[in-house]
Amino acid sequence: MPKYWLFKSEPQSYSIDDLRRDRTTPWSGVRNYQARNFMQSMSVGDEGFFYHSSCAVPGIVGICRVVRAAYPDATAFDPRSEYFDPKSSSEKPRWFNVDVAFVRAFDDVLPLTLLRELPALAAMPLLQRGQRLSVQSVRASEWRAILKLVRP
DNA sequence: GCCAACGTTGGC
DNA sequence: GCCAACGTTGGC
Repeated sequence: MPKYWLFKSEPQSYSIDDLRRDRTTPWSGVRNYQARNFMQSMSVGDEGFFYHSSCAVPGIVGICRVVRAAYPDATAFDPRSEYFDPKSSSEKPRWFNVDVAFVRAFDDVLPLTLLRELPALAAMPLLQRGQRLSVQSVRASEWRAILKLVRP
């Protein structure tokens, strides 16, 4: 059974169009233990929503797929990276990332305001007050409910 | 730009 | 191990 996820990104930093261009990308730079743990529990073939945050219309903009299971996040080892973490070493890595591939971009963003209106999504962490986790899990029922909103 | 909510840090 | 201070997130 594939699992479902949600990946947040600020489009000014990395957007769904960037992923379409790159085809795949390491989901690196995550420095939160819960988000890391989610990535470590992902399997190749899992799918995720791509969410744009901190922008004019925050919302779900497309779908990506996990194409490589979690492995040590190289940006943590690089002193020149903004994600450098001196406490992470290649001998004992602290941070991990998966690789994701572009699947599709929706014609229109599914705005957060719309998602809030759907009772089927009421339990989503994304919609909870103060929630800021950048990688979240999505229930199969929520996945289906959201896909119903998308033009085929 | 504001600010509530949250996670992390570090002194004790 | 507690908890205040701090920095960050992210919608509005």
